[in-house]
Amino acid sequence: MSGWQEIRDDLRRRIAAREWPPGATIPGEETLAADYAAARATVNRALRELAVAGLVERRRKAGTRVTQGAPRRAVLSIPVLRAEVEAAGKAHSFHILALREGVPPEAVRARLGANTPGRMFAIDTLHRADGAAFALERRWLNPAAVPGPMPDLTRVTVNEWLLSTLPYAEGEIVFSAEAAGPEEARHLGCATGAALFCVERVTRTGAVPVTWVRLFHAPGYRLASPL
Amino acid sequence: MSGWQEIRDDLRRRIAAREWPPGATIPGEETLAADYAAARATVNRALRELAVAGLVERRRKAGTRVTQGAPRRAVLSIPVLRAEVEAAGKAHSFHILALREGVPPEAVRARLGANTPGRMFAIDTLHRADGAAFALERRWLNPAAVPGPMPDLTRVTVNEWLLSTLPYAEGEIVFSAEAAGPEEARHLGCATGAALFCVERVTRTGAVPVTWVRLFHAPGYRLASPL
DNA sequence: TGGCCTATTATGTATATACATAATTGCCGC
DNA sequence: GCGGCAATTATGTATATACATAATAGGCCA
Repeated sequence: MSGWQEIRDDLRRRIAAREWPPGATIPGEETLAADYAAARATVNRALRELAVAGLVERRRKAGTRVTQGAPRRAVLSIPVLRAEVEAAGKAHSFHILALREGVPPEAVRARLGANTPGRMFAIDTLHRADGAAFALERRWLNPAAVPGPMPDLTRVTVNEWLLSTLPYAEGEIVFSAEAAGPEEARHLGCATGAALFCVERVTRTGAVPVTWVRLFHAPGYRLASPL
Repeated sequence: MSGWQEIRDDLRRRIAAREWPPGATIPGEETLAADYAAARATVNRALRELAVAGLVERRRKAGTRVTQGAPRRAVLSIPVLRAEVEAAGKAHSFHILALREGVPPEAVRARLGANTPGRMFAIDTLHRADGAAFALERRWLNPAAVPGPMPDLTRVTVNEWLLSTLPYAEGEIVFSAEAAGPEEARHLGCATGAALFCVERVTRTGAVPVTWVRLFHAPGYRLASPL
């Protein structure tokens, strides 16, 4: 047993077997390396993976301990809309419903943080898959955060433009279920109050807010991920 | 510039700057290591991270190439219900609504795959946060997949029991928005048709299906994650 | 031309070593 | 006992080297 995957799996097994109960500190890398007759770097790799998976927590000097009420982590693929639609074998098209400048509502300002400018662009876009409404995108964009001129937004989605010009934005993503309002219902072709899967993203580059966007997916949408 | 994070960031920047357009093969590890005056292992680490983030795809001999329609990946924490409720400073309690043996519906059988047994346990549980309905859990469980006797289910949730006995099941997780049916509405104290955030999990150990579970969260629930 | 085999090559992993860094522990002076 | 400084220690990272593995590319032979 020497590969880091084997070591990782064995450590998983031993943790599961309560050899080290939740909260307990497991042996140090040197010790484990000796036990498994492997190099410390190999054990390190195994432990690092377990830490990423949320099974253990590691702190310098304090050592590695089994997580208590382990929140499991899953790596979710957040597809780019166009790619997602095309992956389903359908044709992606989109249509700008509205583009205006204005003052973002307080809820949006709060989510974007302190440096939110007074005026931003509001852009509403309807995305279609083979002509059928797929998702309604409602976005507020900070023009000061984007260098260069705005491209032809009838050809490139705002998201794709941002990804290509500011690819390292940090931020947060929030998933929720929302009842369709009159606008959502009209554009997505569903009843008012229908359950819509909603993805909200907030992005910043450093302290500069870039964009706040909410995607309402048409009823029936599912976001799946291996666990 | 020698740390793997700096190298990773610089590679990200160069990819974003279209130095290597999507689909293009980027230089090999040896070359990059020379460029950055770093060891190959360091560059390897940087590239590995970019691959995990979905920005590049790597194949032996073929090299590393920039992903085409890059679906972004985010690591989501899927909290254990009890931990999630307690993290919000509330008291978690739960109540078994029903526990019976029966034949799972075809939809569930299909999701669990070929080896689904004819009869499984159906367990419905209501989770509360400070007494308020928090989530309704509807589960089908394969008793043959779990070693040992069933514990006292009034003290331990099924999920926690499974996590402790079979902690390394594989599976899939699906997020969606669902309209509350009469049962969901009754237990969660919302109107029929209300938009509920729904998490469905299917787990297997190898080819043996373990459990199918669907969690309907009370209205207003949000699942957030750093991006 | 077409199919198979092999050489080449880029990534994947393992190892020993060294130094960096964070955090705890414990000592010291007060 | 308490505050703060310093020693200790476990993890984090970097490096050179070596070998493993997968997959392409090219050559050989029918």
